[in-house]
Parts: sequence; structure tokens; C-alpha cells
Amino acid sequence: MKCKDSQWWHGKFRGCGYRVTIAREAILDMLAKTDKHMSAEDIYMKLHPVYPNIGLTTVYRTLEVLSNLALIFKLDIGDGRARYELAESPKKPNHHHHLVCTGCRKIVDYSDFIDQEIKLLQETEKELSEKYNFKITNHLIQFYGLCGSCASKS
Amino acid sequence: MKCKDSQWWHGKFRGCGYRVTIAREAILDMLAKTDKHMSAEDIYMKLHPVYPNIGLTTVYRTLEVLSNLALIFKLDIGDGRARYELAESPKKPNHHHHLVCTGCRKIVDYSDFIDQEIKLLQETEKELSEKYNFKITNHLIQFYGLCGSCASKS
DNA sequence: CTTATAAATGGAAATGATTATCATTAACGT
DNA sequence: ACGTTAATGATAATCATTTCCATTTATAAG
Repeated sequence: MKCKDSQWWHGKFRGCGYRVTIAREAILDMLAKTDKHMSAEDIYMKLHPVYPNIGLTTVYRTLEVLSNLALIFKLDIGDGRARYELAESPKKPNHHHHLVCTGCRKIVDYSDFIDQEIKLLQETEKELSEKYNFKITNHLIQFYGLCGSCASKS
Repeated sequence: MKCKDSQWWHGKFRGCGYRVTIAREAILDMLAKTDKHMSAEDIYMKLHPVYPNIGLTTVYRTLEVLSNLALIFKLDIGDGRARYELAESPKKPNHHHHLVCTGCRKIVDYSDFIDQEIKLLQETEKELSEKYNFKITNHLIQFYGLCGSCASKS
């Protein structure tokens, strides 16, 4: 947990009236260092050996806070267990969508066609926003299917 | 429950080794007659006055069966409660995507831009399918935001 | 139309992810 | 260093969905 780059978000935290705590630091830090899509329990388990006093409840609460601040993104792949990943940022642009295996729940991040998707999404967003008087804040695009190994099993 | 058009799916049922029962008939029939997106409990409640002996468990089980047969579509709008709608079919082409209000969970079905979306989706699907060796079966596009009335409240 | 059989059912209990409660601890402005 | 107030963690509660299992029913065969 170096002090160089890893604490730019302290300001955002304080500005929103949140305190900077060990747990929040540890959780955000670990999400920043992985490219996996982790559930609350995954995070709890992974952190536990190092921070045995961070409880599962705190993990849930912290994930909600980070999600509200748009520092992380909560994603749902249809198995009733939320996953989280670091949000894209100017420092780490990684916009992508997900390809989910309905067999083993493997998630592939893809960014092919992403520019065209974004463009279409923006147009659609604008159109829908006006037509239905919605203030659109977010979108979700996901593909579902079977990965090679699950397809051959069935 | 007329016998004219409403039972074309009996064959599909039997062909897959499923029996045709009152509960299955009633549930599919009611989903065919509404344009709402209903949860298992919504369906249970609505059916209960007429079929007081259809239990909630059966509703869940039936929805799973219908979903497996692709007669209905299960949708997740992020509030931890699954909704269901009749799948599109040659007899009732109604392909659309959803615009979800994160305030009141209202769902708007839209089909604007749907042709372009479909086209892009097909290309993307093909590309991803080859590149990542996935057998893609489904996709999900959804916009989230606040409807007019929820936006003015906040 | 009966009968046999395996699938379908319903009610109660179990599950599993997430949230609420509440007494204790810790962050941070002063 | 101190006091205020947010954050924490252990436990209990919630709530949608599943599992269990004894009973019922759809359906194929006679």
C-alpha cells in the first residue's frame, strides 16, 4: 500500500463526508490490484489472512460506499451473488463489457466493438431520455453463453 | 382459456417430456395476456383468487420450466427479485429492451433503435463467439435511470 | 374406461446472500 | 490529547428462492 498513487481518492472520500479507514483502503486497494470480478465473500476471504478483524458486514458496507462513489462497479451475472470490479477512470481506462458463461460463471471482459457500442448507446440514450423523460445514468450490456469447456461437457 | 390458439405449446411441452398441467397452463396464459413484468409472487397473488390451490413453490418451478423452454424470459432489474415476461415469438414479435427506473423500478419497454442494436449485437456476437470460443445464447441490454416523477422527487 | 407409474404438486423447513441492530471502537477536526 | 460522530463487528433478522417429502395427478398402456 504505497502512498504514491494509491491515495488520490482520499479527497473524494472526505469531500463526501466519508472517513478513510483501514478496511476501505484495503478493499479498494485489492480491487485495484486484481482483474477478477469478486463477490463480497471472495473479498472477505482474501483479506481475512491479512486483516482478520475486517468483518463480512464491513465488506458489504464498504462495497456499497465505494459503489455510491462510483469508485467501483457492482455487477450482476445472474447467479444471485453480486460481483465488484474497479470502475474505469482516467488513470485506468478499461471500459469493457462482459461475456458470461452460464455454466461455470466465468466472465470474459471484452472491448471489441466497444466504440461502436458506445456510439450506439449514446444515441439510444439521448433518444430514450427525451422520448420517455428519463434521466439515464447507466447502461448494461452483457452476453451470455457457454464457454468452450462447458459447451463440450453438455 | 380458449382452445384455439392458446395451446400450440402443448406439443413443445410433451416433446420435451413435460406434462401439461393446470398450473402451467394458467401461468403461461396469464403471462401471455399481460404486458407487465411480473415477479413470482405477483403471479402467485394474481392467480390465487382463481386457483387457490396453486402454491408459490409451483409458480417458481413452472417459471423455471417455461424459461428453460424459452417460452418466457426471466429478467433482472437489480432489486433482487426476478421478473418474467412472455418471450417473443413468430406469433407475437415484440423484441424490445428495457429502460429501468432505479427509483420506483418502473420498466419501460422500448424498441427504438432496436434494428441498429440488433445488427450491432449480431456482429458482436459473431466476433466474440469466434474470438473467445463461446456459444452465445443470449444478450442483455438495459438502461438505468430515473423516471420523470422520481427525478423530480430527488 | 380403469390402472400403473412417474412426474408434478404444495406446505413446511432450509438455504444463502444481504441488511438491520446495537454496543464498542476509531477517525479526525479542534 | 479530546470529544464528537461515523465506522465496525458479532449476531440476529430478512427475504427471495430451493429443497424435502408425502400426496396428487397427467398420461400412456391395457
